[in-house]
Formats: sequence, C-alpha cells, structure tokens
Amino acid sequence: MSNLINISEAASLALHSMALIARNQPQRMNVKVLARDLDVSQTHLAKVFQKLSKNGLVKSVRGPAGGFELDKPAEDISFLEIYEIIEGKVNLTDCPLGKTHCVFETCIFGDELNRISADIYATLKEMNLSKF
Amino acid sequence: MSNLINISEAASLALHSMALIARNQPQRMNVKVLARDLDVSQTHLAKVFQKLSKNGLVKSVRGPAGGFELDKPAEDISFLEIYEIIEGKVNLTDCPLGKTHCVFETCIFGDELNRISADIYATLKEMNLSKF
DNA sequence: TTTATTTAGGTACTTCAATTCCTAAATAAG
DNA sequence: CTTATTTAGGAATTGAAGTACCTAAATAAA
Ligand code: FES
Ligand code: FES
Repeated sequence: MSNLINISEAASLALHSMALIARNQPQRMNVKVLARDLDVSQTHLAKVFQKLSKNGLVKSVRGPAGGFELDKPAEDISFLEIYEIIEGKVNLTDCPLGKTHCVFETCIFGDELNRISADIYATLKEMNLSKF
Repeated sequence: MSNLINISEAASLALHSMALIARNQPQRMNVKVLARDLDVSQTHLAKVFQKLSKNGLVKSVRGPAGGFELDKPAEDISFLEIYEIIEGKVNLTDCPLGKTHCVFETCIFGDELNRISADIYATLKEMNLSKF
C-alpha cells in the first residue's frame, strides 16, 4: 500500500503537532502530551521539534510547565514551511523526480506530473495553521 | 531536496525500462543494455524485472539473444500498472497519508490533497507506453 | 552435444535515513 | 538550594532500500 504524495512520517508528525499547538493556543504543549496524543515515541517527536525549534517555527521553554508554543501568528505558518523544514526544500524542476540526466530527452511524464507537483506546492503554501 | 510526488528509484527504473522496451519494439532488450542505458546496476534492475515478469507485464526469454519484451500491446500498459507492481497498490482514502486513526476528526489537509491524489492516480492511469 | 548467454531467485552485504538511547543544560516549583 | 520536569543534542541502534554475489535453469548458437 503506497501513497502518491510524498509526506514522511516525520513531516506528518510535524504538521499534526503544529496543528495541535495552534489549536491549544495560547497555552503551550510539551512533547510528552503531544506524543501521547499522536501515539508516537517521545524521542522521535523530540527530534522533529529540535528542527522546528531551530528553524524558528516554535519557541521552546524548558523545565516544569515548559514545552513549545508558536513563535509567530498561526496564519503566518504555512504547511509548506513546516514541510520543507523536515523534508528539505522542495524540488520543482522539469522532471517530477528531479532527474537531471535521463535517457529520454523529454521527461517520460510529459508535463502532467509537473503541473500536479506545482499544484501540491501551491496548496501547501496556501494552507496554514489559522484554521485550527 | 525532496520531491512532492512519491516515486521510488525502483519504480522510476521500471517506468524508464518499460518505455525503452516499448520504443525498441519489436526487438526485445536485455538487462545488460538497459542497465547501461539507465546507468544503474544490472542486479538491481534484474530484481525490478523479476516483479514485472511475474506480474505479466513483460515476457522473458532466456539464453543468447534473450531478454524482455512487452507481453501485451503498449497502449494496454498504463504507468499506474507499472507503478503499483513496484510500489504496491495505491491507497486512495479520505486521507492523503492513508491514516485511519488521527487526533483530528477531519483530515488536517481538508480534501485538497485528496483531490490532487486522485488527480495523480487518474493521470498515471491514462498514461501508457503507446507514445514511445 | 557442448558452450556461451541470459533470466530466476535465494542470500548476504552495504548504505543511508529513521529511530532510540543516554547524558547535559535549563528552569520552575517546593 | 534542591529536586523534578522538560528541551538539546551527540552517539548508538535499527530498519529499509539498494546492491552484490552466487548458483540454477533455459535456450540459442556453434
Ligand atoms: S526525465 Fe523525468 S523521468 Fe526521466
Ligand atoms: S487524517 Fe489525514 S492527516 Fe490526519
């Protein structure tokens, strides 16, 4: 069973966590309860948050009653931003696979899939945390 | 650097190989020349072809001058069919990640990404080997 | 018939990313 | 000040995908 859109487990966790934090504003949330809510290991989720924190999406507070909170308004945090912090910058070139050398001079997918890739990109860019 | 559409290296090899074989019809091609053309290891490509062969997409001929040829008309072999043999059946449910249990009652992606997943699916189903 | 070529397929190895483990640092509460 | 809680981050482990190795089976050509 496979998915057509490429969103890793880690990126999924990041998106779900950020949505939960947005919904819970202005109170912050810690990895313990987030991990419980999302039913994943604390350590894995903690790693995800190190990236989110280092990239300025969340502000971390250590110690008792600590945790994470959004570091800017919810509507200013797009799904794309979260996605790219975890997965790396999205590659939008002539080939949906980002291939530079191919036996075929023109990409075997024509430009159908590129059109769709651009569509996904725009969609992720439009979606933000304001709706939670 | 990441791609938004989920196509593994193996699936990419399968699609490119099948396109090469379609283009080279009615002569068959063997893994040796295909691997050279695609610049990958013979053994890896051979594994991909075991799946394609077992699933009736190509007919294998052993021995000198052997190799693989399409086992049905090029226009009857869709990209989707090739894709699913390698990646597994595509999951088209209410969630683009195929998640069944989620903290959010309604998928955080709304139905935007589902619409797009269905779009990719339809596109892969439409595309076939007749154009090569 | 013998030999060379080519696919079939099991097993093992490698590599890279995902995941976990463990300790340190920060800080609020008692 | 001490303790409990929580994030930070390096190191180690695991796991999956890709790759290689090896032998068997088929078959065309010599
Ligand atoms: S160039 Fe896009 S698949 Fe080969
Ligand atoms: S249900 Fe689709 S992402 Fe959570």
